[in-house]
Amino acid sequence: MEPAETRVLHDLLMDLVRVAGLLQPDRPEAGVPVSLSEAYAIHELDTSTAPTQQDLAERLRLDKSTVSRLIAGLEHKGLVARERDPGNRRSYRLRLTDRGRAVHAYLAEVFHRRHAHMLSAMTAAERRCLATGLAALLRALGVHRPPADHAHRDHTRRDHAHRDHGGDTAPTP
Amino acid sequence: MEPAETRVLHDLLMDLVRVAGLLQPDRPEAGVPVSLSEAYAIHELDTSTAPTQQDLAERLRLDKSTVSRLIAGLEHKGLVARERDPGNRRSYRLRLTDRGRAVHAYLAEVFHRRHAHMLSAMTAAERRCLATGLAALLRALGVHRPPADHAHRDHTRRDHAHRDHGGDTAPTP
DNA sequence: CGCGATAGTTGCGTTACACAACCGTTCGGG
DNA sequence: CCCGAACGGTTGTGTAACGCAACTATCGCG
Repeated sequence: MEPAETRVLHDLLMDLVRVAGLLQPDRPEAGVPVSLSEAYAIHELDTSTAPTQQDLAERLRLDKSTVSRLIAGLEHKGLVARERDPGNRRSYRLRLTDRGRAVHAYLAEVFHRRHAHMLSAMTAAERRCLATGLAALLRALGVHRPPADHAHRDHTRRDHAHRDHGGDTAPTP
Repeated sequence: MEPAETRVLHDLLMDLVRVAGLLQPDRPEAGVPVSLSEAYAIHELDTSTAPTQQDLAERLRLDKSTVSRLIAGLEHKGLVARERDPGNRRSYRLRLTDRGRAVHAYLAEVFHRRHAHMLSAMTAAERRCLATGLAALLRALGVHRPPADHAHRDHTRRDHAHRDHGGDTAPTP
């Protein structure tokens, strides 16, 4: 891999990270009482079957304490139901309530509309390219989620938190 | 544009935003006394000529107060020099000090290394695709010079978020 | 049974912001 | 020429979203 190429990707990714916020609805959605990170939790809950908080923490790459508070909030708002796992009374099985699912559907629509508007400014070929490239990128990042198809899921393969940490020898600049 | 396609992109972008953090070094770089947002400011400063804080705020999409504190910190650390614009004593002209540039170079290397590691898990075709797709995406997001006035400044065509590649539409995935 | 690993909770600190109120500068009329 | 609006920056204050560490309850193994 020539350095020039990674250079280009590097700069693109820098930009991308910086503007990632533009892909999201700016503020907590008007009228919908969830914050952005809550929205991600909801999305995750609606695409997996009764995960524990620990599971969720891994998927969202958050600390368990953060997830604890997050879920507590969502439960308080009546969007998530927590029930103790009968086979393991330490953990909860999490699932969305009907209201939670409704909120997710609404949020998905909002996101979708925003993305659609943006994607319409790209050519079909560019979109195909982006899809391919992003899929590869996510795969390279070790982000594997079951395909976008929302019918049935296997809950097989999902562990491995993967905290990288490269060896940084700090030269004093 | 068929709905199935936007659907796929939508999910990919959702994932992407969620994992955008993985593209960044987790923590303040060991040994380098700058936080992540400071790093972005430095990057911006090194790719533009003596912007004001207001300029910087627009490019980073931050509030001027945030930038004020950010720059104050960087000045305190000796990475940025602020000098009053002689033609307009309200504003500052910002530039990196030598140390600031050194830090930027070091950070660029760290980012680059991290990205390179990840990119090596992709095929060449995928990388080309990603580059094309991301460039198109950024363009579609309107990541260019902010709608601000280019009226009275030189603005010597710095590239940054604009490396367009002309009309290169889609290498095949 | 006791010990170590797990799941979750809570206290506490930090980062990264935004918003609003403020001060000095500049500029365009009357 | 002066005055007020607009601009650039600063500071006070508040908040969301985290992580880490310490703690409790539970589980499972030898």
